[in-house]
Amino acid sequence: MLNQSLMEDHHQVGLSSSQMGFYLNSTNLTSFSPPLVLNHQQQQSDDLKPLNNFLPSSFGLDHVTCTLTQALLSSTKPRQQEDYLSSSFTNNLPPLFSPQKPTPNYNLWAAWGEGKEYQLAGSKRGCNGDDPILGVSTVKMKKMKARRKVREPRFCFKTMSDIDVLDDGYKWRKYGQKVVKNTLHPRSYYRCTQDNCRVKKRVERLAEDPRMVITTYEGRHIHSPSNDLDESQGGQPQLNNFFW
DNA sequence: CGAGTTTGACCCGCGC
DNA sequence: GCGCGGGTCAAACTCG
Repeated sequence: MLNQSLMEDHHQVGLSSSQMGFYLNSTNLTSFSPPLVLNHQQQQSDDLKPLNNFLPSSFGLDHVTCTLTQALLSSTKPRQQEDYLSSSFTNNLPPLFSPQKPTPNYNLWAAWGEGKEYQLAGSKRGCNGDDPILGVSTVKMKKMKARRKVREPRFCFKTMSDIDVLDDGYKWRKYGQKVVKNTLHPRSYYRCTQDNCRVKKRVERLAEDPRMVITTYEGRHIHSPSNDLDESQGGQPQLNNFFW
């Protein structure tokens, strides 16, 4: 079920594959330079070519129409907005949601963040012993800094749903919640519970339209989904090759 | 009792 | 250099 008003605001997209998310990979995610603003009038122009860098030919780019998702971008800082290219599409079945459970209305949006590597600035404090001011151990400090070294590629969905946490087949553990400025709804932070899997996701509701849930995935799973979706689905073993 | 959630404190990046 | 805001940690808490 699509929200008609939203579909009028944005340009509908027809895709040839229902497995959009699974086709993307981190290498391709870094192959374009945002910002890139597209609309239906530009779909035949050169502006659309960068999409070919990371969308498989099976998508049938002739039918792809892109638009900048203003609502999504307005929820991030200006600098972060440049990291996003968003693509709107509708389809029979969103790729990351289980058909076994009540799924949200299929009004789905996707955005790809550019993968960037951030080098750490030099330490502001001494390297020996505990922090003299805060009493935080050096080990802890190093640990906290190390986690910020690399920003994984991000993959962002916007869905219309009453449910905050959508079932994507993986098991998540909540590790934080934060009230974001100028929004009524808090942002929740989740981490994949699988050992050695560093994938994270952020879930928040759109300030302009609380019916919309923005789910941002960061990183790539190094394992297959943890629930029994694969077994029950049958016929889709190839999905295990795409650990989004 | 173990797994998951909540929540306040803390750190870092960034803009001014 | 300073302050703000986002992201993460970890102790306390809850739940099955």
